[in-house]
Amino acid sequence: MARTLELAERKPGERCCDLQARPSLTFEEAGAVASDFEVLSHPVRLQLLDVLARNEGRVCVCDLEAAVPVKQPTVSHHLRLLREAGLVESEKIGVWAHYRVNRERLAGMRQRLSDRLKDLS
Amino acid sequence: MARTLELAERKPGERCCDLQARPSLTFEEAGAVASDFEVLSHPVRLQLLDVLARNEGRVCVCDLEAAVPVKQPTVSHHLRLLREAGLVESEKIGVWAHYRVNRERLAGMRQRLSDRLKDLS
DNA sequence: CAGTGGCATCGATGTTCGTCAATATGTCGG
DNA sequence: CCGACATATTGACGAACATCGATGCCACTG
Repeated sequence: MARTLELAERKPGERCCDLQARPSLTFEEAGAVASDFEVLSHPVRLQLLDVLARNEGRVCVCDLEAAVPVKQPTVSHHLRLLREAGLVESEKIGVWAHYRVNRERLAGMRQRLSDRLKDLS
Repeated sequence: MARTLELAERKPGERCCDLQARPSLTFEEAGAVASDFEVLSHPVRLQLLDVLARNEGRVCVCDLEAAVPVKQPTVSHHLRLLREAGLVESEKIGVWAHYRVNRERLAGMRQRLSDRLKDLS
């Protein structure tokens, strides 16, 4: 470290290793943002959200299963992740489970992510 | 399938399994969007982008290393992913590598992701 | 109340990801 | 050209993730 400071002093135009650049995001804050992105970072989950978004209110799992290239347990798995992220909700009606997007939550996430990306660009 | 159609006929208000809900995104298109989200879904990468965004033009790797809680090879690894995604660029100056964000690319990605999320909500 | 069908959960498996020590590469000063 | 340093790359390893068959659970039907 003392050595690298010497180097910096020798080249005053450069500012290597004397910048003390600190992120404005803590690792924990960054982790929270990252997990927002994470839930959206799988093709099947995006397709599920897509189908739910264009079919207001009531889509059962068998319809969702037909819309994506994975089997039913995998669909259930991804729906659980979306549910835990608050992006979708489900209601049991008789034999069926009807899923719908939570547009409010989704809009909130969009706002948050857009703000974050704006900070970066 | 024939069976489930019978069920649907018995309960005409319900529309289970006769919806033929097709996603507007193919799996491949969804994969492309997903990989945009993916590169942003790690706390270290977000912290690196953060530091780069607030230090116009010239941040060397040792500064970046100081800003995140992982070792140098891991920093290099994440920088490579960011580079491959087009979000940052690097220039070798003497011993040092100076990194900077590509604000144009970043803005493009922001636009794309925001549009996608708008479609969903 | 036995059978069926829709959905969730479990358990096993293969794959991808994150991390770091070790090492390679290239640059500079002496 | 030798030693020190900044960064990249490699290789190994554990952790996390995606997938699916098997199974469980519940609602409904006959």
